[in-house]
Amino acid sequence: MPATPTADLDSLTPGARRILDTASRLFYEQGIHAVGVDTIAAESGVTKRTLYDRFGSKDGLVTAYLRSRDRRWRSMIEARLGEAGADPLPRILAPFDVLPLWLDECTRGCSFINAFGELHDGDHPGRDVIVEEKTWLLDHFRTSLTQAGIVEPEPLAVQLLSLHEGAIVAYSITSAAGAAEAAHAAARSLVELALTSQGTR
Amino acid sequence: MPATPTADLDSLTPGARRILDTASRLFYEQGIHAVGVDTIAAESGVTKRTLYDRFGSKDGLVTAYLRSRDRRWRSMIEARLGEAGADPLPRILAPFDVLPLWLDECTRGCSFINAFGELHDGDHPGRDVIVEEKTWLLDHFRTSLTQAGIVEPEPLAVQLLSLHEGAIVAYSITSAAGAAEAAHAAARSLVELALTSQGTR
DNA sequence: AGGCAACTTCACAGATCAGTGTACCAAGGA
DNA sequence: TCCTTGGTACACTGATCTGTGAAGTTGCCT
Repeated sequence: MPATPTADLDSLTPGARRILDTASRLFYEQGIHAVGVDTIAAESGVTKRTLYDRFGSKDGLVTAYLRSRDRRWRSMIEARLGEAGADPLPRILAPFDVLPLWLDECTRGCSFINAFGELHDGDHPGRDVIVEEKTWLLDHFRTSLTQAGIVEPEPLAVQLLSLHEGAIVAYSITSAAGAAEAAHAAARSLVELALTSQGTR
Repeated sequence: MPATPTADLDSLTPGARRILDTASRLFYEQGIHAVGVDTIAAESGVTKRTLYDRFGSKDGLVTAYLRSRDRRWRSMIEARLGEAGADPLPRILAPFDVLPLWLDECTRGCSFINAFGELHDGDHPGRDVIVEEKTWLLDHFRTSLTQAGIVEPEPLAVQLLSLHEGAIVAYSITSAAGAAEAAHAAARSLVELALTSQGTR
């Protein structure tokens, strides 16, 4: 039994691994409140007792679900960032490069946005994970824009964040074809516009 | 008793009105699955029997909630469209003019996006309302862009939709200041860019 | 006077919810 | 050999969930 009931994602027992995988799938497909712990345990081939021994509570499992999802997404971005090197523009646009891949498995919307709508409780630990994820992305835009020489990055960073999040929403609800590519192109235009208009001032 | 159990928003009895108002508030604040019909009835000062007599089921009430929200939002846009006249640019940007007002009451995100994440059931009538709302907005951008002389409006329409939806998400999760204004400015830039680059081609 | 619409009261059904207690078992390391 | 870890089996609690049935009340319209 782990010392803390909040599971460490790096050292999951085989049962815990299966529970988290099953829960991730069901939470994403059906919503967090719509899925019961009995269902998760049954579909994981595990008893409810094991679930509670590993994750402490349903809220603990929800938080682990969000943390693992966050980690996977960030590792995708960081891999792209590694390829991008020191060039500022590719660094700024890295999240938009990853977006088509991410959207492939996000046909039911962004797991974070969906969860945020369900977790009304202001002090639910899962909310922090979500806010942190979006804040991290906003920080990434702000930092990389500054590195590119944009002196007032704030409004542009917010615009890029909006484009990024909106593309996921637009794609999942209206099935708009090429939403990721369109968002990528718009992001590039806005950044280039900011660079040139700043240079010619 | 209305002939159809799916309520007509224009002819609600006093009790039904109170039920819908209470349900709208609770659904939005806490999430659809997190609120029970007992709570809604109690807080409306009405019995559960009345709720079921007026709306048929919880799903019926959810659908009425989404339809009334959709109607109010659309009327805001159409009012702005009336002020805009025949000028193409203000017509395109009308949704972004309304956005700051809409965001004032959307501190917990977009009710449609939130509901879409909770309504996993593919044939839930509420899903149609949500898809229709976003599709309507996409259509508005496409149509008004065409009227402005943009020959290939599709990618730009998707970009504007993404900006619009993303601004709501960014504002509600990261509390990004001026998200609506930033999205408005970005939308204007993208449209103007499309108009000039097309003109000089 | 009659009828209908809106609504109340209240008990009840059947399912599902998160979470717990107790006892047991198998494998691996000290 | 003993202890720990990871798990099983299963019954159970108490709350909450959506939804129904039957009978009664109030007030307006004709």
